[in-house]
Amino acid sequence: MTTRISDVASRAGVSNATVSRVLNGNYPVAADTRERVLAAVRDLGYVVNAHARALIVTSTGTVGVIVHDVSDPYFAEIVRGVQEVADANERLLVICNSTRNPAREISYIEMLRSHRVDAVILAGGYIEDDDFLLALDQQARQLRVQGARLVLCGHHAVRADAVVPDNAGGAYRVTNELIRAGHRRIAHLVGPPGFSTSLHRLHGYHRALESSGITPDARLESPGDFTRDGGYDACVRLLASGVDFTALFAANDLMAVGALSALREAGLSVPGDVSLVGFGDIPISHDLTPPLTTVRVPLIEMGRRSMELALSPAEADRVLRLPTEVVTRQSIATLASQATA
Amino acid sequence: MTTRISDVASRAGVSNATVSRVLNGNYPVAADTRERVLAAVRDLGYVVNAHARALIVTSTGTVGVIVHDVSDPYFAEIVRGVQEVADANERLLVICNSTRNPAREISYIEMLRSHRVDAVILAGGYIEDDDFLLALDQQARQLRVQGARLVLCGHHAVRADAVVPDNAGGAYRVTNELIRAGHRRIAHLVGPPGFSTSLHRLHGYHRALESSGITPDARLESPGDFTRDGGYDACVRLLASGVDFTALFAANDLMAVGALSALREAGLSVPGDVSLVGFGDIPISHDLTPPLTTVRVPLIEMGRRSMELALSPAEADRVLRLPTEVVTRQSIATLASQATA
DNA sequence: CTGAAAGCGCTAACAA
DNA sequence: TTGTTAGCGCTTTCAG
Repeated sequence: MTTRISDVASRAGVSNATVSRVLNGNYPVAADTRERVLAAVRDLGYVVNAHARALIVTSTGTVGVIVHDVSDPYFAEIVRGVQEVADANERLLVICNSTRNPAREISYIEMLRSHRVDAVILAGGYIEDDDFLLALDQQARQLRVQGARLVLCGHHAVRADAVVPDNAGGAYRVTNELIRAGHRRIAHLVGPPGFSTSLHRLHGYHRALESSGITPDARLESPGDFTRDGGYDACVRLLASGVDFTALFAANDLMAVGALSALREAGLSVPGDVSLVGFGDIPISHDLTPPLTTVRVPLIEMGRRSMELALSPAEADRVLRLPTEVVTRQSIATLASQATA
Repeated sequence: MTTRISDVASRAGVSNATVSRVLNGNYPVAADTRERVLAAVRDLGYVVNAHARALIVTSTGTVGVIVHDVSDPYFAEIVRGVQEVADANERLLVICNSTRNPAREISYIEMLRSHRVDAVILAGGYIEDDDFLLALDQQARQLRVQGARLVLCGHHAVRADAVVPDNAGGAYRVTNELIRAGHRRIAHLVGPPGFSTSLHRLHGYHRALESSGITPDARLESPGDFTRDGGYDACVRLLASGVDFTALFAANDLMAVGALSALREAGLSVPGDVSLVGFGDIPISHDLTPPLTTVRVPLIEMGRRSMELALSPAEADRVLRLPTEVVTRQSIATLASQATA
């Protein structure tokens, strides 16, 4: 059915080996022979069977990246960085969506192992679950046995190369920003339970509160799921609970978007009545009204670095810690000005 | 280096064939034999070599989707729909970013052919370039020869299955919406030149204008590139040109976001001074201030349908035309109210 | 129910 | 410079 190398060979009047040599360009071939082969390839529209090739050659030139959700701008940006470097190095990228399902994450790694990818990049925070961590560790080991690299982009639950943003530090600083503006009743839209990202940001928030002598109040913490609608719901629940707060820190920008909408619907203005901050600095955050003060995570950079680690020869497990920084825009007001608002 | 089927076989004390049969579950195997094999597989962390398998089996279970840019919400949504159906059918999805580069689009198809994917989904409008169209047609033919399906998601430049949104109709209706609100000086942020999507939307805009007796004015048309910053720039240029307009139709939502920002910076309020509409209805459009009136394109649905076509047995080339509809939000004001604003 | 053996399409020695 | 040949790891007849 499909054109094989032998079809090309016979049309060009040469052996399979010669065709292979022309195509791979790693052996000398006479100029006119090369021309005939190339012509036959063109005429036939031949492309090698990557599978037959992969059976012999060590590298498949394919890298897999597993993200929670490509349509989440946070991951879309990371993927863009990964793609950039993959393209520059002529690697094929396989993108998998785990939808934050640990089991699916593991089975994707198996699938990718089965396809003999050169590396797997696992993006997103890890799940604090022993079974998952054990399974992940086993996969990591197997990947190593196969000679493939594993890069953790966003966490490092197991021994492997990793690129991690400073989640706790960013949360600490942005919360402090709110405190400096005079806020003491600062609510937090927490990320999905069990995720390292949620936990680290929550810790940073707690630490900032405590270092200013404010006791964290569980009633101010409303759990979301990192989606826009999850943020909306979490904010609605917070509002309905009746607790008082003058500022709100959403564990990611998408939830901040949802919160903004919920706040508005409740007749509260931002930052007139409530100050709002997010985390991530996804592209839309500065196009919101008001532009969102948030914590910049170097998403594209994280993607690039991850791919670079994935392509670099295996070394000892390296972890690259990337700094985060508060991006001040217009969604914070000082408590004094809010009070008069 | 890697664990092979023979390693499993010898550990379980059976032949390769038996291991294969257990793993594929398509032949009867004694219960206790199966158990021993499965145990060996677990102990060894074995996964089949997908390449060796692909050499024999006809289907690889892999589908490739080529988009212009995954980090563009328009494509991210399409991909989400594609993923959904792929997952439900246990297909591995390979996502490629063409960055709107025709040559890269072709070379991605070749790469995917080489990997013997079961289908290729090409998303996004096509480029009106004869060389490209010819090359694409050849690839389509080769794909067919290989027994793979080609699905065009968003255009149908060559003979193949296609899922196409009604771009011209949507542009026509949303422009009419503006006309109905009393606008006659309606500017248009055009998409990148040579793209069918840009052209079709431009045509719809022209048609609406003409059917109301308004002569299209080239000075009101500013070309962009479908990105947020491109929309910003195009709007800045329009403003700088000094032409008068009371409404602005951006060929996609991302450009509308950029335009909104440019308009604000110029001291113009939306819709107080200028009415603004977009195209696509990407998730953020209703979180903008004001919420954007736009044309809803059933993105996720398009993705789903494309994958369904990709998985369905080859039939005659089918084209699914999906309707688009105007989603009225708050970015349009009647000319009368704008005038008083 | 299980094993032996052929062969998928290609590349890489090894010869010539 | 080119051809011949032996596998790569797996599935699938064909025997038993």
